[in-house]
Amino acid sequence: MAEPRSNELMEKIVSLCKRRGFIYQSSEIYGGINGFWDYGPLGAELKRNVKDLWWRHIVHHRDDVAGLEATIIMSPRIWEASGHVDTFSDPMIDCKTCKGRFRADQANEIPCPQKPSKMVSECHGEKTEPRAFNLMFTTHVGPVQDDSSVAYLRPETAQAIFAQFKNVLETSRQKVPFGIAQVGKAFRNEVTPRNYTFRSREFEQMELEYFIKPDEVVEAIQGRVAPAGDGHPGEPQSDWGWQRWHKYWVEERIRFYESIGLPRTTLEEYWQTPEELAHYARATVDILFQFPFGTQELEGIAARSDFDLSQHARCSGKPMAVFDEELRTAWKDLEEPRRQALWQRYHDARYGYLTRSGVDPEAAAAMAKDDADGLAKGNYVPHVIEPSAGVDRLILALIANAFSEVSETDAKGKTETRVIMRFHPRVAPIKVGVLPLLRNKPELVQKAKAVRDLLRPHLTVFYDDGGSIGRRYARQDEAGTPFCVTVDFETLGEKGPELADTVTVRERDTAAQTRVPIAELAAMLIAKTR
RNA sequence: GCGGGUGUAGCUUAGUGGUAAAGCUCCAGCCUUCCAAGCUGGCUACGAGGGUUCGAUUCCCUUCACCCGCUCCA
Repeated sequence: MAEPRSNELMEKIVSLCKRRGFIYQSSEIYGGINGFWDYGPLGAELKRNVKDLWWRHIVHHRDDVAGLEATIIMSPRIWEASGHVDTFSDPMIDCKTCKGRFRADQANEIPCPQKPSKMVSECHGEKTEPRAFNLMFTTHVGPVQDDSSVAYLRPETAQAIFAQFKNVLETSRQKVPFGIAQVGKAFRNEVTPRNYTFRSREFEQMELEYFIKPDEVVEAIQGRVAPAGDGHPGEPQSDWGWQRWHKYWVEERIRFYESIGLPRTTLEEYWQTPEELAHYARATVDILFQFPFGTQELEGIAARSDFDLSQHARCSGKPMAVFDEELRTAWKDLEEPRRQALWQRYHDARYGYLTRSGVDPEAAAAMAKDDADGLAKGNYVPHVIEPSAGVDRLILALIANAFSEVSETDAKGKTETRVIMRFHPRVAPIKVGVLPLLRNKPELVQKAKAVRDLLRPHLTVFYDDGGSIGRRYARQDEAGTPFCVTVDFETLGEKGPELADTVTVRERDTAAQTRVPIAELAAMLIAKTR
């Protein structure tokens, strides 16, 4: 009966989320639906804040990133090009004897768990037929539901960015290096949704595709490529190669998480080993958070080379190369040996990609030569760094991190445990609770409502006059509201003119109270919650 | 999809083959009430479907959801 501690903590979090209106089970009145969750009033505010902060941080506060909002359903050919139609459909077999589940294509390589001397394919366990398992949700476009009308709900937002790369490039007046950002829903028909909202079938992503020059191009223009270096590399420089850009985005993303209240000590950086990397990835760093159920991924930052743009160029027949005047000029001035060396490196990379993609070697050699010859004309296919974050996972991380319990024993010796959600003020669903000390005194109520109206244009406020003042503070603590403003009799001038039109500002984390003139309230609270 | 566990108000729990109990929360009211005070009143539940039975929340079957393992990577 005794559950692990982490499980108890998760149960408390789940219970609080429902009780206070952060997260509900989807379709609950019909018994729920596995892998789908709804955000209640507080959860919706929290999520908006997080997405807004990400957008401001990634798009508005920079000159080099443009936004995009693409459709969820796109041409199914996008998912053929991206590889999702093939790689998202692993045939699986189950063994009824040992209860194991295996990928059918690996049955010859995986030892049987019960009889390791034999492979799964040759052991005596009773196995099911291989079942195709595509993680993409399918639907049909148009009234006819046949093979020709099949479409998919996007399993990631990234592909739309690649598909619209040329349009954004032409209309945003950006030049490489630059990024395209998108926030939106994605859908995966997961085998096993698990860990509350952590692995959901419908979820939201915040993705940036940051396009950079291939190292050969950087070297041709700058004469060198800066090494990856340690720590945050600072302001972007034109001699950065992919490794430094990758490092830069890892550090930027960690800074972002710290800025919204996830302490560095709760985060881990995991550099995938060469064996773990996808074949097109040069490096991938996972940013992990210590969830109560284990340390799990919040975001992956992948250096994906020019794989995605190349795939779409190949599958759509539309060129994805960009023109760069600087490259054309610089190429002319290169010493011949270096020009030859860069040509060769670029050629070999292209040839490698093409042959891995199934292009026959002869054709690949010709195409790679064309591509490398393009350098002299200033043409190249950009590489990309992809910081890809899960919104819902981040919400869960923020909730888990904010959750804290405080036990207090009152004068009568009664001990009770209260929950305080210690959200960073920037993400807190409600910034300020406005409370009249007493509900049954019209003067207090009227004054408190005036304060509410004063703050409302600037901050998310919540007016509450129900129950005792202590109860209302406690309610706001559970909602994670960082500040409460209380209007009392001093505010009305009953204790002398010097306290008239001042209110009590009470801090969530310390319960400390400060007397503040109403005239200074908005500026002070805006400063503290920004 | 396979195996194990769980399912009673918003939350946490009690209970029975014969009309379901409590605490907290929530709502309304009283009270110059600053950290879930007190008093009065109120709403709300046996996850869903089927079967056995005179009668099922309780017994049986199915299903759904959640938790723990096998898979996954936002």
